[in-house]
Amino acid sequence: MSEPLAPQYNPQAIESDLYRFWNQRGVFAPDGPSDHPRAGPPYVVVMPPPNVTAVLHMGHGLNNTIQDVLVRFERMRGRAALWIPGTDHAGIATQNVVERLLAKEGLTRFDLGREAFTDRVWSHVRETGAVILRQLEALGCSADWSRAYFTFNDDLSRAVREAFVSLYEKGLIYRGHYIINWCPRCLTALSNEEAEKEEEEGRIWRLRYPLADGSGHIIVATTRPETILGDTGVAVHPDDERYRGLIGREVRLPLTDRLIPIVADDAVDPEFGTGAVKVTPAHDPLDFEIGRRHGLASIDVMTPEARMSLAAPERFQGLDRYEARRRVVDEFERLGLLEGVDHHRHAVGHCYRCDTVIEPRLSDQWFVKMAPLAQPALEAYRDGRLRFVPERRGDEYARWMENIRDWCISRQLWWGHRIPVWYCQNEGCARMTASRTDIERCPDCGGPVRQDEDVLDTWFSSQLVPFSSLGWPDRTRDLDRFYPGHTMVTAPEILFFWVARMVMAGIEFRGSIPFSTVYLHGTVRDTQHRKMSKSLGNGIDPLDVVGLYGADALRYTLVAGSAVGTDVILDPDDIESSFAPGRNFANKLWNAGRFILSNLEGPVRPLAGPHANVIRRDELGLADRWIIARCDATVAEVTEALERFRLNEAAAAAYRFVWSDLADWYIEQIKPRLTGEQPGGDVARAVAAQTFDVALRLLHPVMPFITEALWQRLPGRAKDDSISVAPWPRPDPRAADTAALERFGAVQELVTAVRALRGEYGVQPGQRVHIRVTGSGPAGVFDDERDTIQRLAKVAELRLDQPAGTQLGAHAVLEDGTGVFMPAEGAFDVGRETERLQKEEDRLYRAIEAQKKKLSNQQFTSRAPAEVVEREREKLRDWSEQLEELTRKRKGLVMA
RNA sequence: GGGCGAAUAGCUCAGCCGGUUCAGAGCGCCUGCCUUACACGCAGGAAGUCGGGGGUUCGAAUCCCUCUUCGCCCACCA
Repeated sequence: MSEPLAPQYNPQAIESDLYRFWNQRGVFAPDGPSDHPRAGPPYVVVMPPPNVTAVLHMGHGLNNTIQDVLVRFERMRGRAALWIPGTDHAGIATQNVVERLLAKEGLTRFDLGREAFTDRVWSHVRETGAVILRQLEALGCSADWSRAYFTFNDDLSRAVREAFVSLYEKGLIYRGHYIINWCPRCLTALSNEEAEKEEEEGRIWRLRYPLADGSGHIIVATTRPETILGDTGVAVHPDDERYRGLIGREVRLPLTDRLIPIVADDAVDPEFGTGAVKVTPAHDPLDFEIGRRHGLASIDVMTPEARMSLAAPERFQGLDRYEARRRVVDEFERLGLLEGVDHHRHAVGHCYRCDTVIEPRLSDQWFVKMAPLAQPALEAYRDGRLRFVPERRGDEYARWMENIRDWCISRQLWWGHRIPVWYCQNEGCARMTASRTDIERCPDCGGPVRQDEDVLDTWFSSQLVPFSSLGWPDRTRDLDRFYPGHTMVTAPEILFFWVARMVMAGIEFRGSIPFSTVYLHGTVRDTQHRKMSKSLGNGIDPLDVVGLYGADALRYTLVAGSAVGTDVILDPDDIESSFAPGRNFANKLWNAGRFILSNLEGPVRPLAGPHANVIRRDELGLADRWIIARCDATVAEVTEALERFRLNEAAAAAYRFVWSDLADWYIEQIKPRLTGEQPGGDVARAVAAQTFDVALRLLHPVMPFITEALWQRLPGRAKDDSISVAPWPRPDPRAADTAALERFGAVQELVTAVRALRGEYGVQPGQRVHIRVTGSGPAGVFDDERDTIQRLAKVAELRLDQPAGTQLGAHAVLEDGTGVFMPAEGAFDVGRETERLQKEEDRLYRAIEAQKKKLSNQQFTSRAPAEVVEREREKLRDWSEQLEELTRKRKGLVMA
């Protein structure tokens, strides 16, 4: 031990130095430090790349803590643990952030132009990216920084091109003219997953469309009246008797002068609405299909911003879609064509980045044909190669795969991987070429080419990360060695965005699934169970917590609070009590360490091994055998919990061992041995050192800094030793010692019973009492351990196997029926205690009487609010119980 | 509309392939202690008809049904 340790754990003083030490020592590399190589099989975790939009929030704190726990655990178990960190360029999200920054300067991206804009984004992401990496370090993440990836780096961009062109060549990527989800604010297409459906209270209008020949009308129902301006037909079910005679006839579309046909189509549900559907092929996916089947024209009546376009009648042009909706309904009403309007709950799509209502829009986009990719990904789940924790999440995965739809991958953005397709400008040729490298000339006619303006969905690049981060498409050593990986730890929100697509991409490009287990952790929420978010202002910055209580306190709290499949609830208004468990425990560990270390100066005899002065088994006392057995049970518990991804259980088991067993009992038991008051000091030192060492290793994955700091100070450590690469403790079957557990357990029970008696009868804290016990414990343990019992319970004289006597005193009964008697004499004054209790009883009795009177008063019970009356009744009940308790206690003062 | 999950101490949650950690932990609360590792501590304590109702069983917080309330996922019924 170098310098004395402060009584209060100060994480700031050690964390950054230790992190630097680990990094320089090379413990994060899969093979470990060169002088401490690991030879075990690989264990690979790919970090879900945080978006470079902004700094990390508590959700990232949770996500990365869990990964780090698992990686550190497997690393200590000797595996070539590799945690690959990275960041995501986050196309649409990042572009939005930078556009908002520009807006503050009164600029739009169009003012800058594409190149200047992307330069601007680059400088932004370089800043946030650097901050993110520092944050991950502050959390203690043991990632291999030499392999850090960024989804928009040159290497990963090359992987994106390879993936795109490869799929294109297989016919799995195609360009098509379809209805897609369009965000009128972000001005881009979105995938189905990016259009978040939300149930909303809306309205459905029933509108009359007059028949062209004036012989009547047909009533259609719509939730989006503004799209009427783009109607090119009306559809009914072919078997619908009501409309049979109308099929093939025409209606005159109100507000326009168009004649549009009534067609019959199976897709129409006769039960819904009026059974007649207005068909707007340019603005609804179902209508698009119907229109195509019947050769109806598509009229796009909206601009990209969701204003009415030049294709709409002049008086509507330029109107916002909702304004247009009102105007259309107004006009129908004026014309007497509004049949009615009803409330209607329905799901409306919202942009997942800006929450704007999605507009289905007809446009040319790029798509991935998903069914062939989904099939083997579904297979992998069904045959058990891919499993989920918690298990039920697998059903969601399977359902999604079963109902997979083609993936729209083109985005009308500037920030992202440009689609690697070139169009020949030569009219006679017009060839479209997908290429892994930039091309200047059309490969067919040699004419000039123009690259597609669009970029790819950001998830197209992130789905490749499990192998692109290892060098793919090159066949690298890393790729051979570290693909496939093992555990994917992520939030359930991105199960479909990312996890499912990684599985498909892994199978498609590497022939195997990228990981075997998907661990989906919960969401960090506030006490009202709202997701922590910047916009709600209910977030807690993980770095604030690290600054206040240290990374270990943060990590412990997050791990302890996240049972499998549950959310983590934290109170942003009370950070201190939210993180108190972690902070308090770190401090406890620190002080237990301080105490043990201060007693380990000088040589410590080894507990095991081929040493001459090894401690013999028969030198161990009961407490020693007990703590060794408890330690061993804890090793088994923590190991099994981590293997089963029950991180909270692992943390709780280690916590119990350190606090309840080691600190509260063992350390208290050995104090006089350490001072030499009692024999067995060297054994106590050895056992304390050994069990504390094990406890530190068990806790290291969760609390890496403090455990390292303490572990390095244990005797026999070389300067460069690190707990990060110390072997994980193994349960030792020889340590099982049920006799010791039972016997020491009895000692604990007796000590606790005496302490309770002391407390209950007001014995002065320093006063030593006499105790008589009717038995002597399992195999006479009370006699064997009388020193321990007397000291921990402050007993002056312990008499065993004592029959009932004739003294005044207090008694208690142990679980097995053993009686414990504390004579009043010299401990407490029966008279005074009786008096005190009697007084208290009287006081309570009077209060109860008064309360009864109050409650029997009609004036009160009838006039006061019900909850007030209930509260008063509650009080009465409480007091009555207290009174009983006092009486019991007073009567406990007996002649034993 | 379909699927899934949750309701346990004031708060946040464990326990839930039925009966020896079965009613638990942490925070909060009450009482007493600065006992030479720790007041971010020590010792003791109060506190829950395990959401309501029904059923299966010798026995249910734990299994089944139902109701209520929350939450999540999915959905082209205009």
